[in-house]
Amino acid sequence: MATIKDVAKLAGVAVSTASYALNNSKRISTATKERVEEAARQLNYKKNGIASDLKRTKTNTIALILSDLSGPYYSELIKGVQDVTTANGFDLIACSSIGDQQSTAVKFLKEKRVDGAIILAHNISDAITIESAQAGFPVIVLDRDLIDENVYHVEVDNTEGGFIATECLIKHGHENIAYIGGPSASLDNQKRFDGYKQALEQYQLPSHSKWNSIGYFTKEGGYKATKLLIAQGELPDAIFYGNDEMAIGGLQAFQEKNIRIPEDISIIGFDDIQLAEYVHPPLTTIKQPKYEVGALAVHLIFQLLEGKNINSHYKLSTELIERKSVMLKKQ
Amino acid sequence: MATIKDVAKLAGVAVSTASYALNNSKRISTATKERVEEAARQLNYKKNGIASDLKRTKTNTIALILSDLSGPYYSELIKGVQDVTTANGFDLIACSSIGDQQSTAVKFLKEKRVDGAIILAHNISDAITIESAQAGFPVIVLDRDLIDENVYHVEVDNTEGGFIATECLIKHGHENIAYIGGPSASLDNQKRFDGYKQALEQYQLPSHSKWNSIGYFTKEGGYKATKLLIAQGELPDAIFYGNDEMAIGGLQAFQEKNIRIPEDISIIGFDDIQLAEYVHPPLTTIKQPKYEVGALAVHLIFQLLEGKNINSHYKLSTELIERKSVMLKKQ
DNA sequence: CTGTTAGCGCATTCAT
DNA sequence: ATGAATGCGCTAACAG
Repeated sequence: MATIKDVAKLAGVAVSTASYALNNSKRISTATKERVEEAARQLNYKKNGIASDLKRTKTNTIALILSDLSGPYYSELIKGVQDVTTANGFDLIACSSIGDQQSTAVKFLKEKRVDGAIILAHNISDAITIESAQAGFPVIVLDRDLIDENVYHVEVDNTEGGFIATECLIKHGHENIAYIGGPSASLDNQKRFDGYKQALEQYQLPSHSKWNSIGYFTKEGGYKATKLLIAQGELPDAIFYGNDEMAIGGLQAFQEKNIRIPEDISIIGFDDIQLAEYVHPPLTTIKQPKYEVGALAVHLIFQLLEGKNINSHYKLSTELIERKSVMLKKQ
Repeated sequence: MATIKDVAKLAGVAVSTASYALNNSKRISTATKERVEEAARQLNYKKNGIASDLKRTKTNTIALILSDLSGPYYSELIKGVQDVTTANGFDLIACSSIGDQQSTAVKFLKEKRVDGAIILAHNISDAITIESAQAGFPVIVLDRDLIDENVYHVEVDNTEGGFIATECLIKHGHENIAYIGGPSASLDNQKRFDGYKQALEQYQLPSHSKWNSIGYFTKEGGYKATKLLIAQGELPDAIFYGNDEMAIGGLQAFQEKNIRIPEDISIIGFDDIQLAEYVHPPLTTIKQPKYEVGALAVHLIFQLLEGKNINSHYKLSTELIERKSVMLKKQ
C-alpha cells in the first residue's frame, strides 16, 4: 500500500509538500498540487488515518457505547447524538459493551481511540467509567448516577414520569393502582416507583404492597407478573407498568383471560417505544425526550472539549402520551 | 496523560521493558513486571491504542457500515456480525454513512482505520466501495451486486422470496394478485418483483400492470399506494407488498375504508420485521435469514484476512412465515 | 512556495 | 532478563 512517501517521490516533491497538497493547504501552488494529486491517484494512495490521528493527538470522533449494538434501539437518542456530532464536524462510532472487560467499548474508552464517549450500557462498570474519564477525555453517562470529577450525567426525570403516569390514572378515577416494575437494581425503576408512591401519597390513596411487583423489563417479565396478579384473584383498577415492553406483555396476559383493556382495567406504560402505538389498544404511556438527551450529551462533550466549565448534572422532563389504554373508571 | 515513557521512568526501567511487562511477555521477571504495573497504576497509565495500531499496522477491528445508526435496525443481522466478530477476538464498530462523501463511514473505509468492512448502506457509492477495497482490506457488500476483484457479496435470495410469497397467495386460491413494491431503483425490489412475475407465469396467472405499483419502502409509501389502489375501484384478491413496512401502511389504508384483512383481501409482506407479529391481523411474510447473512459476512472477512481464496458471491434462502393476513379465497 | 526535520506513543529487533 | 535504537505514516514547526 502506497504511503505519502511514495506519492511525494512520484510527484518529485518533499513529503511535507505532498502532505500540504493533499490537505488543501493554500501555501501550495496549483501546479504542484495537481501533480501530487495525480501521483496519489496513480498509486491509489489512501492516507493512513491512524498515523494522522497519532500525529495530531486527536481523533475527531466520539464513541457512543451501547450495551448491545443489535438493540432494542434507542433510535431517537442515537439520532440526537448523531445530528449534533456531525453538525460539529466530528465522526461518530457506536460500539458494544458485550464482553464486559474485553469488549470493544472498554477498549475504546481506555485507549484514547476517540475524543469523548457517551455511555448507555449498564454493564460498563462505574470503576471503568471513572478510570477512563479524565480532564481532556469527557465521558457522559446516561444510565446512572455517578459522581466523579470528570464524569457528567444526563438523565430523564424518571420520578416525575412515574408521578405523571400515576396521576393520569388517578385523574381517571382509579384508586387501586398497581405498579408492576422492573428489576429492583435498576435505578430507572426505583425512580419511577418513587414517583408512583409520591403520587399516591399526594392524592391520599392507599399503597398496598400486594399490588407492587417486580420483574424483568421485558415482555415476558410483564406477562408473568400480570399472570401472577390475575391469579391473586382480586384485580386493581389500573396498572402502571415500569416500561412499555412489560405493559405489552401484560396486554397479552389479560387478553388470554378475556379481561378487556381499558374497559375492565386501565394500564399505562413508560418509554413510548415504537410498538406502543401499534398494540391493541394503543398504549397510553410516558414519553422520554430521548432525542434531546442524545443531543445534549454530545453538546456537553463539545463544551468540555473546548475547555468550558459546565454543570455535572442535567435532568430532562417527561411527557404524557394519551392513547387508548386508560379510560374513566365506571362507577 | 501518562505515556509508557513515564511509566518506564517511574519504574526505573527501559521503555521496551515496560512495554514487554505491560503486554505480559514472559521474558520479564515477575519482580520488574510488578514494579512496572505498580507504576502504571500510580500514573493511571492507559496505552494509546492508536499508537499501538500504527506500530502493528493492524487494528483488530472491523467496521459495520450502516446507512443510519438510528436504524430501522437490522438487529438480527448485527447480532450475527457481532457474534462472529467477537468469537474471533476482533472488535466491531458501527458507523453511519450519513453525509455521503463526508461521512464517518467513508473515512473509516478509506483511511485504513479498520481491518475490514461490511457495507449495508445504499448511499455508499460503488465507486467508493471499489476504490477502498484492496487485497488485504476485505470489503463485503450486503446490499448490491458489485463485481470487483476485492469486493465480496452476500445476499438473500429475493427472487426466491418473491416467488414464495406469490405462490403462498396463489395456493390460497387467489388469482388477481397485486404487487405494491418499493423504489424501482432498489435491487431488492426488482428481484422480489421478478419472483412475483415468475410465480404468476408458472401458475399461468395473468399479470396486469394496473396492479403493479411502486412507492417508497415505508409505511407512508404503502399507505399511499394502497389508497391509490382502492381509489381505482376494483380490488385484487390479494396483495404482495415489497416489504413489511409498506404492508403495515396498507393495513392502515384498508382499515380506514373498512376493508377487512384477510376476509376481504389477503396480504403478504417481506422481511419479517418485529412489528409484523403485532399488527392486526398479524402479518404473513417472508423471513430473511439475517443473522446468517451477518455471520457469514464476517466469517468471509476472516477467511480473506487469513489469505484464503473464497468465492465472490453467496446467496441465502428465505422462508415463509404464515400468520393471519392470508386466508383461503371464498368462492 | 517548498524542503528538512522532529516527533506523536508504541512494539520490536538486536545487542548485551 | 533488560536496554538502546528504530520506524509505523503522518503533520507541522521551522528554515530557506
